[in-house]
Amino acid sequence: MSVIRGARERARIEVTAAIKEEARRQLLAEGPSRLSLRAVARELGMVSSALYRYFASRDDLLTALIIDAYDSLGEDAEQALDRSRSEDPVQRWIAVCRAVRGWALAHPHEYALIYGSPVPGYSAPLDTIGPASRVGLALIAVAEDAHAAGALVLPDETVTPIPEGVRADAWRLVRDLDRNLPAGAVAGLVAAWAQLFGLISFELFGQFERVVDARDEFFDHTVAALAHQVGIRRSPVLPAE
Amino acid sequence: MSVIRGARERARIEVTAAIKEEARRQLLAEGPSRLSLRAVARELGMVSSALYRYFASRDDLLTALIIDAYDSLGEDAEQALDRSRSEDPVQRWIAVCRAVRGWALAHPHEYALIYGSPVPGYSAPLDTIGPASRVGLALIAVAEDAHAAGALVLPDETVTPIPEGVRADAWRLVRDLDRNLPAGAVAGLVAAWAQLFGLISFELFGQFERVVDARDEFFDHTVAALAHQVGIRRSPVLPAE
DNA sequence: ACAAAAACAAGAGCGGTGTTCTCGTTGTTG
DNA sequence: CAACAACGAGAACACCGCTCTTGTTTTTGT
Repeated sequence: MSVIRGARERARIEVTAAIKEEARRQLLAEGPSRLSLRAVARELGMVSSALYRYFASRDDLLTALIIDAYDSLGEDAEQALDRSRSEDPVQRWIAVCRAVRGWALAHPHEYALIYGSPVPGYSAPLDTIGPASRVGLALIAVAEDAHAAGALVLPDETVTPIPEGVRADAWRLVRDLDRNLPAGAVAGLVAAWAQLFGLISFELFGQFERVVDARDEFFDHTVAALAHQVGIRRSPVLPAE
Repeated sequence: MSVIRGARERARIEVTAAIKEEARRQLLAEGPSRLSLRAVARELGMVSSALYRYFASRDDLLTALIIDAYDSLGEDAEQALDRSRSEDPVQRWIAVCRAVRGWALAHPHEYALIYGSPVPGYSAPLDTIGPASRVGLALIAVAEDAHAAGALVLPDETVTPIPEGVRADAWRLVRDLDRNLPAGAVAGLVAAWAQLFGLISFELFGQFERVVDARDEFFDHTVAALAHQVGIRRSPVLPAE
């Protein structure tokens, strides 16, 4: 399949990687808006025009970094999912959320790149939607496993009934993803997904300054509440109750 | 106090406003990263260096826009708060949240400016923290009024007890803001605040593409659930229960 | 094995940017 | 009315993304 044919192809892969690496370094030092193709090239001992053999434009380079970031974050989330296989559903949920937050705190600029305002034009290229969904899928997997274990309760619709359109979206989503999950739980799951990133973004972007000091505790507590809200329980629940 | 003394001062105010207005126009057309001082000056028939009599740098101009945006958003939220004075607490909560989302959908680029990744250096100038808190304060006001009306229930701590540090933050916050609000409700309130913006950001930044179609219904439903989670109820609740 | 083709790096150059400096001009104020 | 501060214009500096041309080097087809 991916047998490396010659020196040229090998070099191309290495140079491409080196460019992305240096770009990430500059991202860390300066932030997305300050990233400069010329500076990357300079640091690599190239001339700026040579870079265009590897990336068609600055936005293309940014897109590559975005995809890598999504994948890196997604991998961490999936690792947390795997490693917590033996724990109870609530703890798995917390583990995945913690992994996401941990990655965000460790790579703040890359986080800003993917969950901040869209820096390039405006359209997220199609290549990004796959990697972008990995965290969401990990969260869904937790709920799915909880459901299989009988530890997922459906939301009480007597207090806030699920609107028709939302139910339709949930249906479609369950069908498209082919997951064994009650549609009634999906709305809460999607909401929790967005809310998780709201929490992390506020922490990272400074909105919690002078508001929340005990960041770790606050996050864990809120995320546990989120799990409860989604319907995930520590242990099986009798369907009659 | 602010009596306009002469033609010069009058002109300064007008030019400053014109610059911000044109900058906002460009923001709407291009997005934060594409905003150019030179283009603003050009459009205003000035030369770029003249702009520096009004704003010390491009980042300073952006900061001014950020403050204006926070104020505009905050005002909409406060108006929703005022106009819903006669309704029940849950509906007030929803009204404020809807106002925030409505403003965001009407001013997507300004929203990205304030709740996307921090574009200037990294530090939000101190001038922004006041205007930035207006939405949060509006949400707190809803909870406070609900509490006064006996329509606020405290979270059930048997399922997820509030950590010590979080409780301390809540205490401090209630004291600093001088609000008549049980500290036990504050953690949920802050979380709901962040989660609200998570929802809106995901919708605006394209994360709900191919996931949520019924955006209005989804938002209303989720936000109602958020109110319930915070402890806000439609009508007074007996403290014994 | 060798010629044709493709990939590559370099350099110059275009039009754009933020920012600084200088220099007349024009309101403001003692 | 003179001294002063605010102002607008212009030139200049050091960047930027990007394109085009020109040689060189590697790959490929015969």
